[in-house]
Amino acid sequence: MARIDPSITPAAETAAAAGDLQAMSVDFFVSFVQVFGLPKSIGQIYGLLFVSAEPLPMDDIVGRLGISKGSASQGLALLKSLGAVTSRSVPADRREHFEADLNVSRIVTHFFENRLQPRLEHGDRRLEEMMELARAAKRETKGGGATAVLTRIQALQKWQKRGRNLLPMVVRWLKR
Amino acid sequence: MARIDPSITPAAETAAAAGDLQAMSVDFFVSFVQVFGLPKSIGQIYGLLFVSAEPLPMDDIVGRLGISKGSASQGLALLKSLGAVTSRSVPADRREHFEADLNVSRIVTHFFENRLQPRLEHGDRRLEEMMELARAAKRETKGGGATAVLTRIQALQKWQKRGRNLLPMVVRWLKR
DNA sequence: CCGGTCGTTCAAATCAAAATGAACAAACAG
DNA sequence: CTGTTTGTTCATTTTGATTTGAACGACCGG
Repeated sequence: MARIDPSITPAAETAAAAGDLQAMSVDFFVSFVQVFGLPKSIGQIYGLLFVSAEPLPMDDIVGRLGISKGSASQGLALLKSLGAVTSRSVPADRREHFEADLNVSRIVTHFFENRLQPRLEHGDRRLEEMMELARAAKRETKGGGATAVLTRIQALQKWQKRGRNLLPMVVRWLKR
Repeated sequence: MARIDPSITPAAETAAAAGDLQAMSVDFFVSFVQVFGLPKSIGQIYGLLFVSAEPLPMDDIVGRLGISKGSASQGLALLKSLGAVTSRSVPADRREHFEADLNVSRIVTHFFENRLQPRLEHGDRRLEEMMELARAAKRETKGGGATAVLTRIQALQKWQKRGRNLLPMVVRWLKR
């Protein structure tokens, strides 16, 4: 059952076909996670686990991908927190073994809820404040461009609202 | 009509209120564009133009934001290409003057069509290739995990398709 | 034409994010 | 207990992206 020798750094493997598949998967997921601004290592690890027939321990991951123990540890921690990877225990082996969970929506939802939502909310508050200042400016100055700015901010608020409505729809659609 | 002295670097301005509004706008748009992975300067420039009563020439932008001529030039070029900023000519002035266009959908659509779509398409091709290799692997090896991997790739393809269906829907929804 | 302003380009400097790896803690085996 | 293996943390290094600024070309007014 011994896996490929992890000391051989990159991907010098048994069957060329298997190696290619792994490389492609890694590649695919690296570019996938990068869309969401996640570090490359996340994609590498997930890509490797995705095509692996059985769960892998951390040193296999380190060995096969040629990344550091630190990266692997941190990457796996994030992936677990996303629910994208689960650890499974293997009979006569003390080490934690990892397995890819195929739930794309978890990753995407995490992105929405952690990157987008907070920004949208923070944006809301700032828009309110801007509105306030703009109104004050309008009162104080005579004609000026103050009114024009006010109108713009209002338009922005409408967009903001649109965005906030759209997001949950998208999330819901992805979940089923 | 003379604007604020551009030599005074950051934002030491006439009315504190006006200054705050500008700062808030810059801030707002900086964090907005960063969601889409665009450089900060883009957000700064757009934020400034957004609250400016009249179109501004490049040196005003450089002066008020305290950024370099190079950044301003490049940033404005991108913003123009996005259709987020338009240049307008001002009577007795040779310089190009810039004005913010309030079309959020342009920016977002650009992001979708330029960052997401290409990746999705590239992803499609890679998934096809992976599928091919996995099928080959299945034929060659006896039982193995080859079948399991094949199933996973198929599931991924389904997700990929979902994504490709969702995007145009979102874009359409944003456009009106 | 000619001097000067305006704007772009690009190599080099700067900055922020990610990866590394050594030191450390926890879990276990004997 | 004690020595070993496994996994985490975090200061340092690396890497990639953005910003800078100087050099350049285009354009205009006189």
